[in-house]
Amino acid sequence: MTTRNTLQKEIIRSTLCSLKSHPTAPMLYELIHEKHPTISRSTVYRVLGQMAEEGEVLRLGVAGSDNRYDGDTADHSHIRCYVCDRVDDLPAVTVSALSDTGGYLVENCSVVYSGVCPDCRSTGE
Amino acid sequence: MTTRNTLQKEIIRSTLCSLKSHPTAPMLYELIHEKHPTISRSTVYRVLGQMAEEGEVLRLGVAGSDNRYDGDTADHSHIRCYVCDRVDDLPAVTVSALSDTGGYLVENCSVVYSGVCPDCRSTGE
DNA sequence: CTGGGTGCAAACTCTTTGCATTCGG
DNA sequence: CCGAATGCAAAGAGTTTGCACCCAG
Repeated sequence: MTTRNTLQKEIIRSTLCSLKSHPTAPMLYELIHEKHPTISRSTVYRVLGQMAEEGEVLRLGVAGSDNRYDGDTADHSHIRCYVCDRVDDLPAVTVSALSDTGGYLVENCSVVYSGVCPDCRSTGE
Repeated sequence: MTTRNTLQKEIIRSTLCSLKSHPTAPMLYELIHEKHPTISRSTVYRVLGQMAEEGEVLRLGVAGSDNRYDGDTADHSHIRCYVCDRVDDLPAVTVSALSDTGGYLVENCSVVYSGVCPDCRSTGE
């Protein structure tokens, strides 16, 4: 199966990469839909899934929140605010090698911190 | 507000803790519902949320999957199979301290590996 | 041309909520 | 008793899918 380059894919890709944040699929859909009302929800989901599959974007797994996408595939960590649910980038941290992988073929490692963001701290956590 | 000890809570707690796996809420509901058909879905969700809040169980955030719960609150990491979506335990790993927390008050850190589990490897990954 | 991609709407799954009822302390 | 907790059903999110039409290669 050969994949095609469509205008929709390009719009979704560039919208995600231009963001510094880590939107959920619905957030991204809203953003895209404002500028390009013709792009449908299903296309956004389909393209995101496709790009995540191909490693072009990251699908973040963050406790207590929905799937978020990150256009930056470089190695870095994430931190999520308990209060406002925001997700920010953190520099990559080093993780000690596993002594026992339980028979798994390890391909990836993600580190997610949780805490209270600067904004919520000042608003009296 | 004083919390009460109800039979339902006890059943949910013990069911989760007796499992070696890391079920999603629907999975756990199914298990519980088989043995105790009178326990409702909302109670399972409410009790899980409550226990997670109180730190009695862990709510795992794993990329590409729904919320999973872990009855073991000891410090350890997790690994998820890309293929069958299974989540297993791994020994705790050490993570280097953050040089820059971006102003966050860091309270927690979770490490999730991804890969292919033994079963799926033998079934021709 | 051809079949991969899209848009739309309907379907599904997971989760939360309102409300009357129950029962733990 | 009193009000936290439950069960039920209905509502809300987020996500997937079937299908006819469209357009990139």
